[in-house]
Amino acid sequence: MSRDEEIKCSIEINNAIDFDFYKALFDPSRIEIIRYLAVFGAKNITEIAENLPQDRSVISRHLDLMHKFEIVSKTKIGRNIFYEVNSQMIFDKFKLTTDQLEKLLNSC
Amino acid sequence: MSRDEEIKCSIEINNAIDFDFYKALFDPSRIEIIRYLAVFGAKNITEIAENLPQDRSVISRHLDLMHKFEIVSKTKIGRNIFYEVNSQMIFDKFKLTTDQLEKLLNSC
DNA sequence: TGCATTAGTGCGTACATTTGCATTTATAGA
DNA sequence: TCTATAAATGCAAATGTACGCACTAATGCA
Repeated sequence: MSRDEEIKCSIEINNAIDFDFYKALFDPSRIEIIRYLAVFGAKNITEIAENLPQDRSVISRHLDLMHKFEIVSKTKIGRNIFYEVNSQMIFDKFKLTTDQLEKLLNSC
Repeated sequence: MSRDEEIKCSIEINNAIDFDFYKALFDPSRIEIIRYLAVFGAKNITEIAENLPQDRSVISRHLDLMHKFEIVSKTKIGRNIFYEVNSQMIFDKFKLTTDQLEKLLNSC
């Protein structure tokens, strides 16, 4: 493998894996929130916090981070903000990564 | 969704995502090691450490953890232990997760 | 308008993980 | 067997992140 090819592969590996997204996803507390929302549907922060061990403020910050990565979506109804898991987006991300890894297996 | 279905979905989400594996994979230092090995092939700890910022002992521990999850494989030649990325295994894991997520999208 | 309810932020503490130094262990090769 | 080299481990410091309390901000509803 030439120096150019090495650099190319290195960049492609980085592109294939959206590191920040997956790092945000694979956190114990955040996965618990995702699991709760996946099972029970759209919920506001207060209700989520009542059913998980963390403080409301902590849940708020986790949701904020996940919203930045579009892992969850927000919908405001009345004075509540309902958070919902963006399941399709998570699946699409895994699908994309899988497809790109498959290409890398052949080219790098 | 009934209580039974809720529990079922919750368990299935846990099964679909091999959390410990992905948590081991998505660490900044470990990803750098993986990227190095993916580009340059099988290398021993000393050579990896010469090309990355961390101390040899730190690289050793990261490799040990990744080896537990079969992210890397070990081959002893002479007095060297060559570590290599198990690319196929990583791809297979993503493929499996993607397939399981697709099923979950329909059933949960 | 004013108040009650919900969400978000500032900040210090706690905790888990990474890190590197020093040392030990293992062993291939002279 | 002895020695030099490579890898692994004990341990304490540094780092990053999560955490909860207290407080502020925002705003829907009476």
